[in-house]
Amino acid sequence: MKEGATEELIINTAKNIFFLKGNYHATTQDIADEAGVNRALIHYYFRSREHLMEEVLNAAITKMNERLYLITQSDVSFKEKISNLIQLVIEEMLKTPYLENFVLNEHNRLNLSCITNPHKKIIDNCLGGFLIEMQDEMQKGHIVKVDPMHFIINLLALCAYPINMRPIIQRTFGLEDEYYQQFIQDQKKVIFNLIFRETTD
Amino acid sequence: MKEGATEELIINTAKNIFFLKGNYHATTQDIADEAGVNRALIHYYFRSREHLMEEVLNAAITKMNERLYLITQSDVSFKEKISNLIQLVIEEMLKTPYLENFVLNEHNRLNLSCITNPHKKIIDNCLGGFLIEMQDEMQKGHIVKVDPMHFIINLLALCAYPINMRPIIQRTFGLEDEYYQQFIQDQKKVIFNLIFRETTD
Amino acid sequence: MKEGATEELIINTAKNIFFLKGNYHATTQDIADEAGVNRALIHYYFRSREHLMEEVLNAAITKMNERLYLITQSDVSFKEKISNLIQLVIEEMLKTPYLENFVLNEHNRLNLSCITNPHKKIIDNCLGGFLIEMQDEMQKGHIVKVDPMHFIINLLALCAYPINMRPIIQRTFGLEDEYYQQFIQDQKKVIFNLIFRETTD
Amino acid sequence: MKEGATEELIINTAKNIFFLKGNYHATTQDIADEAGVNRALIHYYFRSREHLMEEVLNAAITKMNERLYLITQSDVSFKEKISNLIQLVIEEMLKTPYLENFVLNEHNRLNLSCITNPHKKIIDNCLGGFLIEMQDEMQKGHIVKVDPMHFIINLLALCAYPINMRPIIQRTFGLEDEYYQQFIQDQKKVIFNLIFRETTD
DNA sequence: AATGAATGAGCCTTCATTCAT
DNA sequence: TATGAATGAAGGCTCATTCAT
Repeated sequence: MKEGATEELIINTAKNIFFLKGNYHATTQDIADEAGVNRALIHYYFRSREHLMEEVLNAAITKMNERLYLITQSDVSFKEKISNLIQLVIEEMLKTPYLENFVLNEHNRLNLSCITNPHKKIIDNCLGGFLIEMQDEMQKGHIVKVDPMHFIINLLALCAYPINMRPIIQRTFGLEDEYYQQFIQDQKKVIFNLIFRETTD
Repeated sequence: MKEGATEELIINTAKNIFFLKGNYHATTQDIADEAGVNRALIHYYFRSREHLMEEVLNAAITKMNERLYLITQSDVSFKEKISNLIQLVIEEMLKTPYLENFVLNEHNRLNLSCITNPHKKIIDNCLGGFLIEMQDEMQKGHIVKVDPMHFIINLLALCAYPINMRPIIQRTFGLEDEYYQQFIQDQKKVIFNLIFRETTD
Repeated sequence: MKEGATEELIINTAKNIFFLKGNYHATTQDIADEAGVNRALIHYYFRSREHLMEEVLNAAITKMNERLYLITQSDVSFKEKISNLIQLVIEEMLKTPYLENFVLNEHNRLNLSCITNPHKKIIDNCLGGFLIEMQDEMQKGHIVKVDPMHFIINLLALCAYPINMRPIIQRTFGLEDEYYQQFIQDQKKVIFNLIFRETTD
Repeated sequence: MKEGATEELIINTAKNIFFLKGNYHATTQDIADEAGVNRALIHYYFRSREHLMEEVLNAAITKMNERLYLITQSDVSFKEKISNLIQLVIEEMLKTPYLENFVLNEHNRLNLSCITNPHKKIIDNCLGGFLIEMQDEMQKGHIVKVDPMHFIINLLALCAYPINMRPIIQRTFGLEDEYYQQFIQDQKKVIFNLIFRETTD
């Protein structure tokens, strides 16, 4: 195989299993089978299941942080930033609906120290400017006056929760797939309106 | 031991491990050790690990549904109901911070059909009256006009997400425990204000 | 319960399970269930499963030996003795078709030394007179001249084998239950004729 | 190791334990130890203990059936066939003295349906011609007139019973190993004579 | 780079047995 | 005498991991 192609194949297969299918209990055999390679190859490239998991986990964390980064650093108006963020976060999460939960589970399972966190600095950097923008918007009365941290976390909550908890929510309220897909699309506008107080009446 | 005390002890220990500590990978030995009993006793009372898990899971689902039920059926004003719901959900979740996620994981792992759901009817019943109240409030302009399902799910999202994702959020934004505890307490008012548009300026 | 009644009940149940049903893998729970008593009672009366098994085994061995004893010691003609022996052995074995095999299995499994064998003397005693009778019959040409040990063992073989191996034989040759029951009844006369050369032509 | 050698080693070891030693309670560890391999390897090749047992059992059944097949299909006189059958069955059984009993036990333990029986057809085929030969011999007065099924089963009984029940017989009658070995050898001629009425006087 | 074979550790489960009542 | 509760030992099985090729 091409240089690195197999390694790539394995990790992508793993991501698929964990982020898209949510099969958190996948064994090395499961991953190897789905990748169409020999089980021992996983150890050849990644030394151990744990190492592979770490790489997958870090990729997941990076992905989560990138979303925030890309949005906040973009050169558009605040409203547009928020709008983009909602759009991007929701669409990305729909592509990997089990990603956030996977990160949470692994984060909880692992000794936290083993997670490399080069991301924190990035977050800190990009957050700074964003907080200033936010306070500005509050001053102008465009958004509800609130602690910026609440603002950001609640924004994420409104985007992420319906996707993370989708199986539970659908089951609890008896909602069909088709309905729920539309629900999530509608949610984009609902979030925006809730934040910017643009009522439709 | 007292009648049924040991069985109770085991299942409470299990709930503690899964809901409070979030140790989803606990073995029967882990549970037995923490309960201070012999491992075989778990099988004596619950036949298999899976049976125990089912009981724990059903207890969790019941707990989640009860929250909604208790609130919506109470005989107080709508505003008060929402206020109580926020208060109750957050406080309850703080007591068992890994419960929702546990349910999600199990729900995903299991063949969904094996989960008894006698709760759906309850939900449906209590939801009916609540939806009417909600529409009434929207008419009066007390809350943002929105599809009631969005209203409820977003309400839950704002309560639950910061607690479910707490480890990730704290780590991502570099927040200390003390700060975050206060954050969650503040969140109660933030949610209320966001919903009822009561700005503090 | 009456003195000794429960103990009797347990051992009879065990015999039933091992001799009649051939469930050699029966657990103490199986035996207790079938006897309708608590499992711990088995240990109360028999100390251990092994002790119970020993008692059952010795009862089985006794039963096997008694057959020979009763016949050979009876005060009838040789021909009649043989006829009675065939009749008795086959009928007794039909009542407990798994007994001989049970003895064989246990004999093989156990350290042989633990089997009390007060029976040997009995056998030796009763065999003596029988051997003399046998030689007498051979002299007279009533039966095929043959080493007496061959005569006895072959006699038993012809009676026991079709019952011991019944499941295998029926399956191998595709024989129905009804047919085989008749087969065993017919076998009585076949054995007799084979030994006493009384052909039917 | 050579292609398939280890798998062969394991199953041969198992056969040895079950057919030759009669250790029906052998654990996977026992088998692995005797084969000099790791216990997990048994599951690697046979998936479960039950699967291994099935293969062993089927091998045993095949072996039993082959004996009959080889003899009855051979192109020699009827007398020779019987002589060969006695010789072959006894010598084969001496090599694996616990085989028949193992089959019986497993047959009894298992749900019979799970035993593949492709042998039945073979038996039926080879039996047909043999039955005709037998009736011919009876007409000629060479053998006792009797239902052919009795003839065959009794023939097997006389060969197999002394070997199957050997431990019990030796113990019951107090026979030494050396004596019994000779007894079995003598039995070959005794059987032949009994069937063909060739008395030695 | 890739793979089949082999292994050790650990987990679930069963079962005979003991104990307290 | 009888029983429910509790335990230790052992067995089957899975899985990540290593090794030889």
